[in-house]
Amino acid sequence: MANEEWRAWPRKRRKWGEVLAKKRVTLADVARLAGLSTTAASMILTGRPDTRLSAEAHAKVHAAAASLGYRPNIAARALRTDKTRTIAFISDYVATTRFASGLIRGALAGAEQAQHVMLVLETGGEPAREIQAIEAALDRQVDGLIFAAMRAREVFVPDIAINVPTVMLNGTSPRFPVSILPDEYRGGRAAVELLAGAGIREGIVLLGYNEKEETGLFRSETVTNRLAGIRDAMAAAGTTFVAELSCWNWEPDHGYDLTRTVLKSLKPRALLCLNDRLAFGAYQALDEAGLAIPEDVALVSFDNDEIASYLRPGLTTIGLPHEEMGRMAISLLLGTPTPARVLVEMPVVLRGSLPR
Amino acid sequence: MANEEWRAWPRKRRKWGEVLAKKRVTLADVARLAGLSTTAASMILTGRPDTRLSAEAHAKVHAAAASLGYRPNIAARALRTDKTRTIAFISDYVATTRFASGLIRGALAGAEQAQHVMLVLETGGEPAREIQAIEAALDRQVDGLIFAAMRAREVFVPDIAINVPTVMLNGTSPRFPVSILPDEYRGGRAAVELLAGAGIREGIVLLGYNEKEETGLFRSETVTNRLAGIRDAMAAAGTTFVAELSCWNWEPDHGYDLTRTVLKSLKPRALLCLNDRLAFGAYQALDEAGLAIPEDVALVSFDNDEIASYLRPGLTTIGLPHEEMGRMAISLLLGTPTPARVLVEMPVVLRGSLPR
DNA sequence: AATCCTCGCTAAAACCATTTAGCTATCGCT
DNA sequence: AGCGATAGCTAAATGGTTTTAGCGAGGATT
Repeated sequence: MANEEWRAWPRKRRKWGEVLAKKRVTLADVARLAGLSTTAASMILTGRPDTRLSAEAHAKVHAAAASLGYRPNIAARALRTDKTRTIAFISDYVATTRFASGLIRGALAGAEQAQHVMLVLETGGEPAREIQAIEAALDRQVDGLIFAAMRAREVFVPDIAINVPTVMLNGTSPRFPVSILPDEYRGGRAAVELLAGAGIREGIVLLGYNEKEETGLFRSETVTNRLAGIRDAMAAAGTTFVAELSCWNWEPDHGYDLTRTVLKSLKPRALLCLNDRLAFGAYQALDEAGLAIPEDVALVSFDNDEIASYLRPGLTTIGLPHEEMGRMAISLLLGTPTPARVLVEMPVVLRGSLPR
Repeated sequence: MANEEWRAWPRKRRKWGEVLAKKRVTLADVARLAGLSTTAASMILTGRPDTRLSAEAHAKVHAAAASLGYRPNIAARALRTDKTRTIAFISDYVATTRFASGLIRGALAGAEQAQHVMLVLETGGEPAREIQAIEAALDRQVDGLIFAAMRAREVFVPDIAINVPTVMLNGTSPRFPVSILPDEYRGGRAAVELLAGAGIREGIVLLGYNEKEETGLFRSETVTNRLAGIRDAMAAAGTTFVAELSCWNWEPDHGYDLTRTVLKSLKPRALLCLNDRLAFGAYQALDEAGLAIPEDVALVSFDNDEIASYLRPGLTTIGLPHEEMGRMAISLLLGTPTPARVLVEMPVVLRGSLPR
């Protein structure tokens, strides 16, 4: 008795008095009401060109569909067409949301605009879960796959047959040529140019990275590019950093510690922080030291994290264009596949931490 | 060449010499290889009890399925069974992510555990998009619907026939009895009890609400409950607020302004902030005034926002149990529907803003 | 008058899995 | 030998849509 679950779906209409669960209206219902075949109804509703059905037939079918509130059953349609108007967004972490959310949001918006729907799957970066996620998506006949990484890096994609268009979002994979990344190099340049534009060319401290210490450490490709942009722009401005401090983890605590260290030995004119959280820590240390932002010390940073707008004065930062990237992932998936690496410009967000 | 993976799924077998893009393996293939009928294969693979197929048949089918890497086509299965192992998460904003992310994350985790998959849809709270989202989900035969609101409140659910189990997450609707909310009343009590436990019973300022000003203003039900808990606990502790300040929007700027206003006229012993962002602004104002946290002024707040852990000292706060709520939404959907309102306990997160 | 074309439409197959109904061979029993 | 029961399996229907192949009627062409 317990395996009632095994029974077929109640085939017959429920008893009176129970909640009325009306049956789905099908194409056959529409056709019947219109007095035509399902073939005709299908062709008309899918807007097939070059069919020879009369204008009258069109009118009848549309009227019937509207009056019954017909909606095609996508699963059934998928069976024939292999198209589900569904795409899968597989990411390592939705968790670390500060990063993820923009990507998802952009992709969601793009999907909605293209009349698609998005399956979201999280893998925690664990290969076993990655495999399950891919299979779950493929089982559902998705029209495309987006592999999103929360920190831009090379992503390991398990070696499963994937037969649908695939885009790497905020990451790369040797297996899939299409990837979307922030234009870190130009972003890096922009940060330095911002300082130069404010007349600051001396006394700049780099917070978050130190060539000597970091050699050999793994850093994502994007950080490498960001630094390349920074260094090239510094060279172009004819200046160098007065100090470079690195830390393992770019969290506020470290920004605080590093800044205190800096202040012991010198009096910087500006801090170039590799992310907003480091900058946040720096704010606290500068406050404690009685230094005014931006009069005594200016700050420029990266990410355009939420906290950047909470700080006072607001933090000038080179934003990660996550939303735009997410949107682009969809349009690349759905549009003509251009096997190329797309670099999305990082917006410059001006706030009070830089003198004008 | 390189983008062979990109090609559309070929309808017909490709010409000789082209890369062999194997067709999906179907149940019929498995049955054929096992030398049995599809009926037998289906019964065996779905683990149907009480069938009389031989152990040998079981072995053969499983072997065949494994060797072909068979995966059932869920769309086809859904056609018969009406079950897709997919549930839809429809929210007003994923955007304001600080709120949303926990809910999604929890739901995602719950779904994965239950071997389901989640469709995420965003409506921006716009009725037209809500209707589209619901229809898109229903078209795909989802097994359940979750309506999530980013700020707990009554949610307007458009009047469309919905024939699948539905749960309101962080919101309520007269139409759907099952809803999951934070236990704001107990959370409110907890905040006051925290202060009392630290020996603070006088000089407490309430930041974010003022009965006089706020009368008539719309505030969500949960805030009402939170305040009821706060006031009951204050009464139980035999004390009252020394001041109550309200603001329209609970953003850092307002916390800053309100706190400065307070400091002009009195010297509070503690600030009870209605959310972490207000508290964040308060920190800045207290810093400026040279007051030490928690020695001069203690703080307790709500939400356990990300910034709460960045502040120094860390902010003691009553957290929103979003992740747990999301997880619960799934288990309510998939388990026996208990038409009841579920209140999830708000965790007390102790940090340095309260003296010990 | 026979043939061909076009128009307007439909029957039926196909997609893939599940489920119902039922078939055949064997065994046990009288 | 005859009957019924059972074990072990399968044919066919089903779900909802798209798509292929083609039908019948009427008009034009030869």
